[in-house]
Amino acid sequence: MTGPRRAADDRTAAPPGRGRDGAATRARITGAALRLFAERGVDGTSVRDIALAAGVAEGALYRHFPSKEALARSLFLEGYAALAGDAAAILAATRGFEARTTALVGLLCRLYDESPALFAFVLLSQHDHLRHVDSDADGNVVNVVAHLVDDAIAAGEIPPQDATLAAAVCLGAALQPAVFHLYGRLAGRLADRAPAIVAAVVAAARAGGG
Amino acid sequence: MTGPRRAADDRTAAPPGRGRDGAATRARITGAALRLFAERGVDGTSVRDIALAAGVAEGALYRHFPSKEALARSLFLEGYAALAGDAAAILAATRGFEARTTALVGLLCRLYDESPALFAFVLLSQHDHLRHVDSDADGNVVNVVAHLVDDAIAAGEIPPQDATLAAAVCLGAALQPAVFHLYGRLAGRLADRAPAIVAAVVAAARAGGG
DNA sequence: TGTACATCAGTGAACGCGCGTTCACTGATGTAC
DNA sequence: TGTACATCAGTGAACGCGCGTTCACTGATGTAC
Repeated sequence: MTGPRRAADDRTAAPPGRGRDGAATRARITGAALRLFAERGVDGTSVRDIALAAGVAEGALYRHFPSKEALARSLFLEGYAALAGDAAAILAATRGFEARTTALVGLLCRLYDESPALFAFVLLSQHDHLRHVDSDADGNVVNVVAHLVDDAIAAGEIPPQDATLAAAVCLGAALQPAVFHLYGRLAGRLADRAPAIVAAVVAAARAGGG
Repeated sequence: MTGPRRAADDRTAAPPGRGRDGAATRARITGAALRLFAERGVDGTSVRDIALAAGVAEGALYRHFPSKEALARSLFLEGYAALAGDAAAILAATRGFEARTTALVGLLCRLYDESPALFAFVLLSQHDHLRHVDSDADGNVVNVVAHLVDDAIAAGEIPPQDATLAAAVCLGAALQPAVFHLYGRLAGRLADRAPAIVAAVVAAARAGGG
């Protein structure tokens, strides 16, 4: 989860000894690509579109990424790994189902408010890229939520129930408001909705399937 | 919502007076397309792929649909309109938040169990096609759920709360188990999970954001 | 400091592949008589 | 029933467009001395 971020930071932090520093161009490319990918999807966005929006020539993209797909995967992992890493860190640092849920939902809302485009892109392209994410580790967001529910059941904070189903319900309840916001059905900062979302998620888990 | 279904049925029910009956070929094309679209997405599926999987020549597709995109839109509307129409019918025929939620979640699970491929395709491609659906009418699933929550608040069955946010939470809680099933995280018939999902949705709505 | 050189980010025309679509054709089926 | 014809579902080679990618080149910047 630190891999992609470190690679990106290397480019930013360590300008090469020769030639021009490409960090600014790289940032223009990733910024334009992220916005276009979120709006139209990866397949609906051409390299020409990205270059035009970033104000660079088409070839410039290939100085920073081996291919368009690699650019998309890099953007996805940047967003997904940030979310998964922070979520796993919350589980490690926090105890108690309600406190953990509050922290996790708060994280989700904050990431969304910070960059709706990145959130939208990760949300919409997860189906394409998720096969490249280790599906067993805590680097997978679903496993973090399943872990959260498992612990809560073991601690007797919520009734015994199918942990995977409960994880699905909780994750869906937490994510769908972001989707509604993307579609303009909800306005304002999502973080302001966090307490209401937390209450709903906690109540759903406490219902325990019966 | 009856439009696309009627059009499809016309082809099936009324063989033309001349030439061969194309209903079987049309069914092979839509069946193959649906499976491939659900697996790889519309952009990830070529007309050659569809023709090969359906066992027909590429040109045959254009006897039944004006373009690949029209085929995709037709499949989407077939699934989406069926869901939206049935959901609106449930609201019209049922009273009470819990009874309605039970019927709606049951419908969702049944449609999923009947054709996971159609469900997956509609779920994954809603972002592309939803702009072609009337966003104000009951033909939109989101509006049906918002309607459900509005009525429940007005009847005092659930606490006063932001109806749109509650609709998002309920919809997410009901849909995400299907996503988990598509990814192999949940097994067996989704309909068997319906009671647990209903309990979670009702509890979330009763929490009422506080 | 000034000059020659090396590096490499960025350019943009060009390439070739795969795609959606077309169209002249085939042949199976129904109609007319 | 048998024959000539009309219709049209289905064929598959061909077309041309747009795409991702390449590559010879430019010129800005840093290094060597």
